[in-house]
Amino acid sequence: MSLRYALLALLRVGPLSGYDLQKQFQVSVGHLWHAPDSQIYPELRKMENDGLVVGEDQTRGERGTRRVYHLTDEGEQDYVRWMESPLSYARVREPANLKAAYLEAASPDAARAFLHEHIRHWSGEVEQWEAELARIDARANPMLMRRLESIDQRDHDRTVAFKRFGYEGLVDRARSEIDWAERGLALIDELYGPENGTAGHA
Amino acid sequence: MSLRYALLALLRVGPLSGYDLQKQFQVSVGHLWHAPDSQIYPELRKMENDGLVVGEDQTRGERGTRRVYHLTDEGEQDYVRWMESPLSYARVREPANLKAAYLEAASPDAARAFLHEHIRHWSGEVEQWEAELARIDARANPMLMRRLESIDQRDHDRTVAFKRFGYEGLVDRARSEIDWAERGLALIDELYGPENGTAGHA
DNA sequence: ATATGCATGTAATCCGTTACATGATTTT
DNA sequence: AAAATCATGTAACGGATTACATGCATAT
Repeated sequence: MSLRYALLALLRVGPLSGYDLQKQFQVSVGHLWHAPDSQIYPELRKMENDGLVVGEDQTRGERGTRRVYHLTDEGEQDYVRWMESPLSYARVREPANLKAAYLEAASPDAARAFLHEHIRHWSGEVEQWEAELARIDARANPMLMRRLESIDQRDHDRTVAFKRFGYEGLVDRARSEIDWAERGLALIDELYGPENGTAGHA
Repeated sequence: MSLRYALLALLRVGPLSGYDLQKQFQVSVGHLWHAPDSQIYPELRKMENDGLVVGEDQTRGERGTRRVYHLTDEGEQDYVRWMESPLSYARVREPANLKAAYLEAASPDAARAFLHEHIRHWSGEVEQWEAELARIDARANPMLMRRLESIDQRDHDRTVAFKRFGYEGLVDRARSEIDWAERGLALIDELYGPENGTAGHA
């Protein structure tokens, strides 16, 4: 339901082909809202039907074609309307916490493996997002730079600051997941005694 | 995909009718994994087809019936298998962070309203979860008490500790969302100047 | 010539949401 | 007699996942 607004956020920077959009998506806004290309192409067609974008067919070489999408006024308005209106929050559905709440049903080894994997998973996410924060600070994000070129100098700070802010929230969340899992490992040691020597963990 | 394991977690305590299960679900494991009753009844039927539970039809009054579900050995095994095996993590899809990252497209008022609402939302969740933590500590959670009756005394501490642990993670996450949103409000004041007097916020 | 990357999708399935639908039983 | 709550679903739709499918263009 947010996919369309993630795509509009990119197209507000300038026209992009489906392919380029999809590629840029993966390395930018896809960090905030994941979508595979098999979902992006059909969504662009739907957005065209809804008048939010127009697709322009271009030739490529002899017989190749590609479709470049342009934001329409209606698309811009729809985007701003989304930005101005309240978010609807999804109900909680957290498999990791569900599992954690009944961890007495797992062996101590499996419980430890689960928490180590949780830490590994969220550490990987932190790495991704901090790399993105570094690119923002270094002005090394191509879509952000194109966006900055197209807007008033005085709005640069805000654009950069909010982008930072969005990613910082994800980093905070991931760190909180890691802290929690580490407390869980300590809890397991308390409840079952410390991990015994030979059997290494994942 | 976790719904079935949330239901199995409850049925491990003892047999329950679809209705009772659904009611217990909302006030216990539904805090970790939400599902409406319209999803629970069909899922129970599917689980019966898969041999994880058996349904026993009981009469109620003259013509009324209700269906009581019992966990099977296969159901117990399937549950433990899930608990022992690694979780598959969903890709990130965070509408609030997506919106935050492009907040320069909203008016300062809308941006503030968004963050106030974010705080309100997560504060409500914290309240729910802390109430549940209080019920766990006070041994006032009926499903938990029934579970404790059915297991060995020595496992009580673990069962209670892990349940606490699961909910603590949710509280941590919610607090991190609130902190983040508060930093966002400060950021908006910095970028646009402090909120001006008369116009109250949501 | 071959591999990499450009380019665009379809199909099947599953999970979840929302609204709708129905009727019995117990409590006031 | 009416209201609350017990009791169990169906139907339509939408979004996401996974696997599959196809072919052109360009650089090596």
